[in-house]
Amino acid sequence: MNEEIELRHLRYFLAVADSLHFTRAAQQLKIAQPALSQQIRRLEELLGHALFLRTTRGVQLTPAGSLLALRARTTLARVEDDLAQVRRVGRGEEGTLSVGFSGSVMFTELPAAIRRFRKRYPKVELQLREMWTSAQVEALRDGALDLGFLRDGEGNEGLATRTLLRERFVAVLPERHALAAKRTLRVNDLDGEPFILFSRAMGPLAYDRTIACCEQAGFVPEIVQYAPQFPTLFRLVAAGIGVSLAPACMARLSVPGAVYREVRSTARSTVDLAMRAGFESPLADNFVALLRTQIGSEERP
Amino acid sequence: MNEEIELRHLRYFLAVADSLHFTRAAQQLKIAQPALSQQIRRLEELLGHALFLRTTRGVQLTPAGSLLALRARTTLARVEDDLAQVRRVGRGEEGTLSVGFSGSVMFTELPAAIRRFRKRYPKVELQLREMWTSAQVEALRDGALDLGFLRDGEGNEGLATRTLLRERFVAVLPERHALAAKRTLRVNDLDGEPFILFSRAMGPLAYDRTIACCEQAGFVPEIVQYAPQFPTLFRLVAAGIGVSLAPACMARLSVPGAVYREVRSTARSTVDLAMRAGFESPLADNFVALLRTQIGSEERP
DNA sequence: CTTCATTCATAAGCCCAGCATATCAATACC
DNA sequence: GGTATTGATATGCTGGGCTTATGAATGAAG
Repeated sequence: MNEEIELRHLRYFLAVADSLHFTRAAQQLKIAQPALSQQIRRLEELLGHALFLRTTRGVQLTPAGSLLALRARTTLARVEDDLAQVRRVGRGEEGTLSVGFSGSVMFTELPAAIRRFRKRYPKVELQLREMWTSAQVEALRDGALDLGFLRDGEGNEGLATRTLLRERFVAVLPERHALAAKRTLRVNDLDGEPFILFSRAMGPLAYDRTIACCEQAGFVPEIVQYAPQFPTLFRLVAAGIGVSLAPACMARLSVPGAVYREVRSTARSTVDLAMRAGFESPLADNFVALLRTQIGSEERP
Repeated sequence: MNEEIELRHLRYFLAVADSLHFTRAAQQLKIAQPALSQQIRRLEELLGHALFLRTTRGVQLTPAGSLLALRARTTLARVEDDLAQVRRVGRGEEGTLSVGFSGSVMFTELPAAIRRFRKRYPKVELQLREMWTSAQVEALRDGALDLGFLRDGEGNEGLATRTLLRERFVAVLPERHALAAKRTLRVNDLDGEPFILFSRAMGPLAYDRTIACCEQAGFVPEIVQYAPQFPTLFRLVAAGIGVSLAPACMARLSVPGAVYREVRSTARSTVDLAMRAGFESPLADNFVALLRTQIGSEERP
């Protein structure tokens, strides 16, 4: 004999407590009256106390029954609320989404996409964390991040990536530099110039692609300085320490003393959306689905 | 197919969520593993979302599952607490007890009994309400009172009464009254004196017994004034408006200008405990049981 | 008072939800 | 590649919960 209380007992009890009438309560519950009496009796045995005072003409609640009616009502309501919330989380309409991004991605359409996501899913808490690409890869792998917007993040083992944007490179020059006079450069114009780049450890593929851009043009850049972020890097360029190559979107960041010039090259930098492979989060799925309609068509070949 | 969630589902779910292991959870629940898998699957179908991510090597919670684990834990704990509280109310250890009393009863041992009851059942809220006997009878009948301490409340239809105290009468006299010189009176000493009494509507039996006390002594008292309560009545006596008879306990109330004198009479006034007949309240039962040990032996013949 | 209606309890049997047993499939580990 | 582990699937059984039928008690009506 199962001694545990079940929600069924509470539902049945409340039906009787509401109507104070076994027969009507049974009809409402769509069961036969004896079945209802049986379950109420079981509940009373389980509690060790009577919940109703039966007269052959109707029933009424005992003090214990009155209290249980109060409590049972809130319990059932709470359970329903809980299930509804679990379903919302299941649908990805509620919860917490950890999103990492490389700093440069904030100069693309991502901020607008985030705004739309927040509007569509107001109950989702977005935790935005700026991280280097390689740090995001690690965080995605151990589950600290749900989603990452990586600068050149393709081809990482264990991550499912999708390329969102494909950008040209621009040359970053001191405004007094001789090459700044030209509107458009060839990459090999930069041959022999001192280069400032971010560290390879922050994003190997981004680094390699920048180098490859130069190598395509027939030279290997001489790197004289490393910088942790593009804004810092651009300030160093403005100070005349060297030149650089950066994804085109970064041209939106105006730094006094630094200018951007288009370069003719087939080399491209990408922004890639990454999530843990085989690890489905409805929240992340919803974010990705929204991005697909917003940014998907904005790839620049 | 029953589509309703039951506490069993939550219990099973939590077992798996705790151990993240179906087989071990099943052992802990003392059921077979397939039965557990079946119930979890049912719960997931009911929610429309997965709660666990199954790998052939262990399981882990989805975001929805994590949330449900939180909620289910509090739900089960709450239900247990609720049942415990209902049991306490069932045992009469908790709840609200409405106790009515005639004013004169507060001059007996009742206050001491109330103090003991409060100490023994600290979670019981005692609502004490001073009411005339007849008002108590009405309130008891319609359930507004759980228990009543009635002055001469025997023999009321629909109420179960038990006599707690049986008291002599005392004469109440102005201190300058000639009879005040005697230590003890005969009732018929009061023959011809103007009487002050409470209204018969407040307590018919108390009234009748007072009158009967006089009639036993061979006269019918001439009532010149009615008073709603004993303290008021005694003040009127002190003012020289008349004399009165009162239950002996009221002698504890000292009113300047009024004195009490024993009377030789077999007439008695009673304090009766009353509750609705056939209406068992564990709270009231506990109160009565406590009184039985405290006051039961204090009857004055 | 008798009769009828109402209402909850009891009795008896049925049926399916939940369970157990047996087995399979997939993966980690040596 | 073999073995162990773990959850899923298949199949049949069993008891708890249900239904139907009936009883008992009480109030209402005439």
